[in-house]
Amino acid sequence: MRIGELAAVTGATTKTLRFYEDSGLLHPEGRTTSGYRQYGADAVARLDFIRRGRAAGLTLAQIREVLDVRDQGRAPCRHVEDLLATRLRALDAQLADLQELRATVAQLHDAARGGDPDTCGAEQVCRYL
Amino acid sequence: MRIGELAAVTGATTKTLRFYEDSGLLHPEGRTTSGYRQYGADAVARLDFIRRGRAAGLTLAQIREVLDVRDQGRAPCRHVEDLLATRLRALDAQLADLQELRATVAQLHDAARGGDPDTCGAEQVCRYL
DNA sequence: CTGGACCTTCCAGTGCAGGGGAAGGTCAAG
DNA sequence: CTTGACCTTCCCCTGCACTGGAAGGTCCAG
Repeated sequence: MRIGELAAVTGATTKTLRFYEDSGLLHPEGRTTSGYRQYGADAVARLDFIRRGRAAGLTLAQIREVLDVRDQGRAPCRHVEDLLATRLRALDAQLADLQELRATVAQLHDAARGGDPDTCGAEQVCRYL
Repeated sequence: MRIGELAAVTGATTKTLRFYEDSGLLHPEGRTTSGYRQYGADAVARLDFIRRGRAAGLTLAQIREVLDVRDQGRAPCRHVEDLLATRLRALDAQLADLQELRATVAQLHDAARGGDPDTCGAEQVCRYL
């Protein structure tokens, strides 16, 4: 399979596939005599895995770690479990931050809704923020 | 006031202040004969406003819009109110996305926790993701 | 007059995940 | 033989908010 076909099958662009290669996530099986990249069927599964990882909010670096474990012949289950646990903690922290921010912004918005532009001095740009 | 003093008073760096100037958020009152930037006391209030806006998650571009309205001599209250409403909607959307993602990741993690590495074939890299 | 703290401009890089486009090689159909 | 689709490498650009550093000018105390 050449890069264009792999891109069509997986829904990625050829740009992305070359970028993944540069990032150490995807390795062509080889090259044709003319230098074209050649991929096997396993590349499709690999890209599917990358897509699932991205959908779970993992970074390419994290996904790469898992792929490296697999490429060393070991099952990455434990590694994936740890990764998901870490991701879960990060998500909870992010949610807490965002909820706090939402409360702050909601409060500001409530105050601004009942506000009167005429009472607004320029000395602090806007007193509703 | 020179840039270093303004930085010390507001807690910003001189780098940031010059960056804000390039971004159209902060304008020195003038320059000394030797080219040093000169700021008035209003610059402190302006930077406080920028800090509050940043704390509410507004982008510098959004903050700049408000400052531009103020610089045209109009009270930016209405604009700020709209901005906060927009920001609130964005936060709600972001929270919903993040909560959905958290549920997905939690599900994956639960499945991975009870998993057995030996039953994990290499054909999809890892079946727990 | 010298040293050090301060200031200036300009250029470049950070992290993340790619995208744009140029210049050129390859391959199959017509 | 030519056209057009495909491929190659190369380097730069995106958005966001800065940060780092080099090379040089200014100002004040000792």
